[in-house]
Formats: sequence, structure tokens, C-alpha cells
Amino acid sequence: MKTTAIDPKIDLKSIKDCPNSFVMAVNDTMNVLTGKWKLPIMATLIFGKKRFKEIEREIPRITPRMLSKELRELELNGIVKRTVHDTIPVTIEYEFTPSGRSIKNVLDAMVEWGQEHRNTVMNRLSKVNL
Amino acid sequence: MKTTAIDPKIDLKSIKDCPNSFVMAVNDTMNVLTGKWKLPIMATLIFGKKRFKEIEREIPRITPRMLSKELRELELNGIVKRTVHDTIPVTIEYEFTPSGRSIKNVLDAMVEWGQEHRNTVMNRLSKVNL
DNA sequence: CTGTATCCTCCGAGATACTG
DNA sequence: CAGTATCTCGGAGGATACAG
Repeated sequence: MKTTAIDPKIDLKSIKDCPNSFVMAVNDTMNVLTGKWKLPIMATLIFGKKRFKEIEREIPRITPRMLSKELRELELNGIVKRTVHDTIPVTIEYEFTPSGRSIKNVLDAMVEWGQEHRNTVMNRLSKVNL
Repeated sequence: MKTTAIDPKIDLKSIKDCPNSFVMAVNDTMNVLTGKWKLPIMATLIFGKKRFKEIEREIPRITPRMLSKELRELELNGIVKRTVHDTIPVTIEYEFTPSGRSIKNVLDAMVEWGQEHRNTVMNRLSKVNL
């Protein structure tokens, strides 16, 4: 089998080229997940809707600038939904979209592998240090 | 239920604190996956051992500096194994460790979500543009 | 062939102050 | 409350040349 060149920024025409389209799909997922605060933010939303200030309070050391920026990205990516309630003053709620909620499957796989891999590394280290 | 504060750089003592230990495990996995070239490199290794130059040829625009750097990180993380053959000149082969190969489960989940999510976004866009 | 060594650029993210 | 506006800095990654 002739292996195909793999390009991190591949163009759309080659979407039917198998290994590359996989890399593309993984890249899409990565883009949603990368950034220092995306994961913590998503973790706060797992148990339901939250307001800006609530999220800020639950994530130590995040600045409003970063929270705002990351929430906007997540919204643009169709991961979270932003709802404005015209109370006085206005309150804003953030929550997962269905698509956002379904990313939990990915996170589950990552948790499982992360824990297994940590054990593997620990075992290797403890054997080395006997 | 009292929600716990989520910290991206949590210390090890709180490993038993459930939501945080999940975030930690996900972070471990992310650390292995982040970097512009890790995924393309891993993609080249899916079908078996490869030499430095072979990998370099299959990944357009990667520089030896970056390939070297990323391979070293992958090796340190226990994802790939580096084997030196004392031919003349020496040839070096890179391949997955079992732990590295098992990350495929994560990638599969990412491929599936990435493709679903792309469809979701496409549908939304095409409805907007009717 | 399998990498290192330098130098350089750009962007993610922190600090801090301010706004409607 | 829910953000925005500036300023700054470190580190990821590129270009290019060189080494064993």
C-alpha cells in the first residue's frame, strides 16, 4: 500500500483521502478542545446552565478576559449556547448544545486512556527505580 | 450537590477529587496530542515502523528540527519507541509502544465526534443560507 | 542519514484598568 | 453583572546552516 503524505493543514478537496480525512476530523476536535481554559469551562457546564460570574467563580485564576474569549469561541464552534434574559440587570446563561454535550464521548475516551497511560508510566518508573 | 472549583493546574493531592481528576486525565491525554505535528507523525506510524527520513518525506513542510523535537517528546511520553540499528550508516526506526497504539481509541472517538460535529455545523449553515 | 544550533517571529495568555 | 481595552511577555514553531 502506498502511504499518502499527511498534511496538518490539508485542503478540502482531499476529504475523501482516507488517512487525511481522519487527521482532519481529529484536528476539528482538537480545535474545540485546545486552549488552557476550554476544558475547565466545559467541566463547569456538565451539571447544567451557568452564568458568567458563576463560571468565573468556579475556575480559580481565570480572568474575565479569558473567560469571555473562550466562551465566545465555544459559542462560535457550536459547543455552547448563550442566552440573554432581559431581567434588570440582564442575566446571561451558558449551556451545552447537543453537539457540545456529545463531546463527552471523546472526553470519556481521553479520561480512560489518560488513566491507563499514567499507570503504565508509573509502572515503568517504579521498575527502573528498584 | 456542591460543585467543586475546577483548576487547570491542579496539584496531585486532589487526585481523588472526582471532577478534577477527570480534568487531569484529560489534560494528560491532551499533552500527548497537542503540538502541530504530533498527529501527522502518529498517522505515519499507524501502518508500522518508519525511519526518520521516511516520516519527514510523508509530512509536507515539517522541518527536521520539529520532527526531531516532537519524536523526542513522544518517546519521553512513552508513545513511540526508538530503535537504533548499527548498520553503516546507522538507521533508526520509530514505532508505537503498546500504550501509544492504544491511544487509537481516543483518536477514533475524536474522528467520530469531529465528523458528526462537522455535519451539524454544515446543516446549520445551509439552513441559514436558504 | 539523523539529527543540532541559532536566530527570529508571532500569538496565546496574564495583568490591570475600565464600561454599559 | 457581563464583559472590553491595552500592554506585556514567554514559548511554540519557522528558516537556515551545520555536525557526526
